[in-house]
Amino acid sequence: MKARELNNLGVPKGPVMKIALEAVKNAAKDGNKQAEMRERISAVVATPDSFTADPIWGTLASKLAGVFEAQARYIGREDPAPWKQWGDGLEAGAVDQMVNACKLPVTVSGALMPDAHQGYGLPIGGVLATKDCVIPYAVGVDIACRMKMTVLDLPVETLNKDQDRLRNAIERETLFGVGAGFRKKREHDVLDADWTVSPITKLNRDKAWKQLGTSGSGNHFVEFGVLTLDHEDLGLEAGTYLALLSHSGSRGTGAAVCSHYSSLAKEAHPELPRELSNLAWLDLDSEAGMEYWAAMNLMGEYAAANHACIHHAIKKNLSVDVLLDIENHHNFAWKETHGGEELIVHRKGATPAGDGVLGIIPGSMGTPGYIVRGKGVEASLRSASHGAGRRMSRTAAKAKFNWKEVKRFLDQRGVTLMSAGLDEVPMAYKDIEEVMASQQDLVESVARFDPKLVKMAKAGERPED
DNA sequence: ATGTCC
Repeated sequence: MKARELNNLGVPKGPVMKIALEAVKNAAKDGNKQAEMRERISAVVATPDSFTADPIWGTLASKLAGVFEAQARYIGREDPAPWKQWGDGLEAGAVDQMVNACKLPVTVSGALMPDAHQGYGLPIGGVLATKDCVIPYAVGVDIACRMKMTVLDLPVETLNKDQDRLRNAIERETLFGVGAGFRKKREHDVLDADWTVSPITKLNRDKAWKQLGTSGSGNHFVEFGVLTLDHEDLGLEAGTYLALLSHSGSRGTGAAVCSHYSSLAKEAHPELPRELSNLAWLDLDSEAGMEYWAAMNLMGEYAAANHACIHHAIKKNLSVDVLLDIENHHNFAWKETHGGEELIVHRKGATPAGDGVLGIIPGSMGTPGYIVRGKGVEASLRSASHGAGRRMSRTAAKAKFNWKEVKRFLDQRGVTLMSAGLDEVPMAYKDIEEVMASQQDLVESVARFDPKLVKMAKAGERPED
């Protein structure tokens, strides 16, 4: 019997499901037939209290009784927390998730960015301010997923005249794919940090080391392109520059941190109705909350180190100097003061846009991205989008597009694609210009970046070893 | 976005 079937019989998803599956296994061992089990589970769900002494169903019954009692005691808040959205025609699922997030008793306010789409718990592009607690799924699976751009002291013409040199640097200095790790590990000071702050980071330190400097999969990329400044800024004269841009996060270790603490958060909040369960939080003064906060911050340093390793290795490979470095997280939570109150601000796929704060908003492999300067708008909790946002699901994109038309699109724009999946093609993304236009009150554009040589994970790419 | 377990 599977979780889905148990759920249909009334067993709630979450920590109880594991216990239910265990009970089913024991019942089967004891010779119970499927039909008997189904009947018995329905009975346990209906009146758990009368089964707490049962040798097979007792543990499940007690746990269910506790969960149902907690759910019965739960009273939703009367007025949802205020929130505002940027951009029109946002995905209904994303808006629903934002509405739900503002029903949490711990939410103070929220904002939805113009690249929003549906995620686990909080939508991607969701910003949520809470009081004294952190929501693992409002930070996201890829904790501290971030952008880094390095402007290189290398002629823009290198992109055409010596493309193989650039291609070789990307090929040699980072790895793509789920589970990808270096045989010959990279070195970085982040390895000297305290990895014992959480059992998860302690357990995964070696994997994190192997994956240091790798890029992963999904929408992650490493690319060279042309940075164009219309005006003197960032310490650079107006003109065009060769720049390296990377997008990736905390790899397997960050995902493990998210998964572990999200489970603990769900256990701590069995009262939450189903549509809010992925938004379960940890109090910052609880042991789990303190551990998560420390682990999240370590993942912040680790993700920054990943980008640092990639950029350092590529720069060294090319033997060039760096003119400028810009970077920012977009999946993270910060302690910030808003309206005179210290809040925990979660930005899940949203760029920090405090007054004068620099950030990077990429478009797609074939469309421009922008270096932006935040305007510190409070209504957005000083945030902006983290990209163009998907126009359609990955499945839909794979069914709709083919490489021939993508190649034509990229050729027209002078983009060379080293590798990627069809689900990441530019046509699967919203128009970045429209997205930027809908958030011009949040950020000003400082410079434009046009990708020219792009590497992403191949479809279904697996690690070599 | 990640990588594993009934």
